[in-house]
Amino acid sequence: MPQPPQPRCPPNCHACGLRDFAAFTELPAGALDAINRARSHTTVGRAGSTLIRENQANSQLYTLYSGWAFRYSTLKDGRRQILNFLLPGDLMGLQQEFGDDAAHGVELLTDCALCVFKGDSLWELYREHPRLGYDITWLAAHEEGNVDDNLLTAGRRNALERVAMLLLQLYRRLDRLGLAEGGSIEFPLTQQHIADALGLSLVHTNKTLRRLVHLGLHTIEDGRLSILNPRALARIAEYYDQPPRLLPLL
Amino acid sequence: MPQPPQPRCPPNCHACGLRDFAAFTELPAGALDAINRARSHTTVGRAGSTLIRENQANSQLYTLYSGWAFRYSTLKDGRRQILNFLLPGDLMGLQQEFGDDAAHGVELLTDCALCVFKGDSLWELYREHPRLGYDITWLAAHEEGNVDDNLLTAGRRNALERVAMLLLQLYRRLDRLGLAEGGSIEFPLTQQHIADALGLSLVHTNKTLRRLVHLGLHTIEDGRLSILNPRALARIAEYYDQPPRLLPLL
DNA sequence: CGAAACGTTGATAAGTTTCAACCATCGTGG
DNA sequence: CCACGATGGTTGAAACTTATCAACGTTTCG
Repeated sequence: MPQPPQPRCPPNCHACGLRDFAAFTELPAGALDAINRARSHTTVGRAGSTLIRENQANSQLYTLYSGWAFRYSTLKDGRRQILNFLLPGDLMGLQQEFGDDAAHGVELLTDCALCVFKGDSLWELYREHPRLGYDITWLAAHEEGNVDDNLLTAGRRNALERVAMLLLQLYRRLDRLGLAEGGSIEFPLTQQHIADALGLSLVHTNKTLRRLVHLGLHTIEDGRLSILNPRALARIAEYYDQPPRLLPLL
Repeated sequence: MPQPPQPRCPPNCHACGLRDFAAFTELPAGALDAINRARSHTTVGRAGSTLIRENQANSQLYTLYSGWAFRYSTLKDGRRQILNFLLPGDLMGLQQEFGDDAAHGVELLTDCALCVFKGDSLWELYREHPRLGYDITWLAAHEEGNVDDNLLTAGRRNALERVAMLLLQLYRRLDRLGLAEGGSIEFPLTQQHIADALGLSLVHTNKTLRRLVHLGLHTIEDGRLSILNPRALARIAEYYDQPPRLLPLL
């Protein structure tokens, strides 16, 4: 699957291409400078590579600038659960930063551009710009909300509802970032990823996807997902639109 | 099921009975005063009552002082997923504070004593004591870690593993708070709660519990859970002890 | 050309849910 | 005081959803 080249993160945050999107909040003067100082460097990662290994503590803190990634954890016999997907603007490595117990891994789904923060810059940022601390808590709470949704999905929705949920969820997140075009988005997931995100087997995921295609609700072709009937998908998943909110961006 | 009377939260944080536990971090001077000022009042809630309604925005921020509660969300037809359990020291209402989308509800499992914070005190706290902001982020990230675990459980563990996981998880959390006595803890959950937390049906939950009892791994009697074979439970759940960490307390 | 990755499909097996009872305990009101 | 309803737990049987197994097709790439 050929990846489109990912735009590289500019060396200075003032030139940040992400911040131009309408989806993100404005920052008070000075805060952007502080972020720029807290940043160690920018880098890129290859699709399929492991950015943060499971149970690895003291990793670095990242902002995903472009591309897709996901958080996951696995059991010893190989069963894997994808916890949530990470899209541009998402913070990665926060739990590792807090030295938390049994932390998840992070793997890149596509080639990605990343902002890397200095190892000890987080506390500095809180101290000098409490507003940024507030924003980071917001991001953490928001991500937890995503995981909450995924837990409801894995625990209480059936296979058809789960798949509908995932497709719609991803479409909406991309759309909010301005990355949807005419009802379709880039879609780098394999069916194995979908299965691992939903707690289903690969085979059953395949059959369920085909069922939705057969119902005319979506298609996945050439690495793009097209949502053909958002209303029907929303009804199946019981997942209705929320008013878009501005996201903090670090 | 008779509830033991819950100790009431003292009117001044300096007399906080929770903070005496070895499980919580020390606070820098001044921070405790700030918390005390940010606190609106203390209150109690009855077992079974709804503290935060689903999709309710702008609720208040609470610290659970004593008792058990849980976060949940439901589908329209009544299917309910318990997202995680809340124990003394846990913060409640943080996501609502950020006006987050489709927020969960919070229901009390036992009579509870609560600290209630003033509506707009959170930002104040961040501004005056960035360290507390840091701690709150820590708590949020830590809670997300719990939800991550629960998602792995619901998505990838079978029924026996799920139940073993839950029993052990709750035992360990209580133990860390100093609330375990001789291998047993207070246990106010019904089998319906367990089922809703694990994404299982009530009947299958019952049969799985009986299976574990029959294996001699645990008992639940008179509202107490006794862990009879922690090693075996850990092996089944593939859930091993993490070094205990000090928790921030707000 | 062959291997590897990903998707598709049918048949069978297993795990889980649903349905339908029944029991025990407990609090309450007649 | 006892009858009663409500709540929570237990159990067997049948139905259904999902997993597993096995095979095959397509595309890509070295």
